[in-house]
Amino acid sequence: MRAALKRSFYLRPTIEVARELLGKIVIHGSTSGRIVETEAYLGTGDLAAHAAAGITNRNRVIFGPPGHAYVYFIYGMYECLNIVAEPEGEAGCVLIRALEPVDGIAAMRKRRPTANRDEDLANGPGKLTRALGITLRDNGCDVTRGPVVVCAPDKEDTFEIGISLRIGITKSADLPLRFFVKGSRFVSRHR
DNA sequence: AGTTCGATCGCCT
DNA sequence: GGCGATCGAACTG
Repeated sequence: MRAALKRSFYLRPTIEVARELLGKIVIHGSTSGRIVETEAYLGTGDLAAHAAAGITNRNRVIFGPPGHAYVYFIYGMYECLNIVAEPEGEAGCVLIRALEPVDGIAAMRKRRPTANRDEDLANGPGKLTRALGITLRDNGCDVTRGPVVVCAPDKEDTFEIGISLRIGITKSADLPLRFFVKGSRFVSRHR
């Protein structure tokens, strides 16, 4: 059994958490994957962030204590997973954009029959929630406890971090807040 | 390989 | 009523 990252890991500036989450493991049930791509979404001033307009019923988890999952529904059919950073009362979260499958690859294939190659199972925010079976029911979940858990890898590895603009947004689109494991074939876009 | 477009629905104005 | 932190299929060249 892997040990979950402590809450203090998330009690930091969002950008720092976004970078540090690379290489960590997301677990849900029998499936897990290594985080290879993240995006930081800040509070006030970041017009692309759901938190930009203040607290609403949908986004209130972002303003809560760090180390919780913010899961939202988008485009009528996809769920996206974020991990909340910053102290309680302040907004900031990290969108998990791509995973390198680790455990339960057979189960992931079953949930994502359109993926032909392993690198297509979880190389996008909507794909990885589907692959791991993460849904709106996991919104607000404490990722230091579960059912969605984030852990350190069994074996620390080193890699270079790539930085780029965030993907798929129109507002505040000029900020370099996307981080990825350089050279990984499991990222959603190769630059 | 790159671009366009339809699916599908909760959220917020 | 319009739009979106997407995906995959159908186009084009």
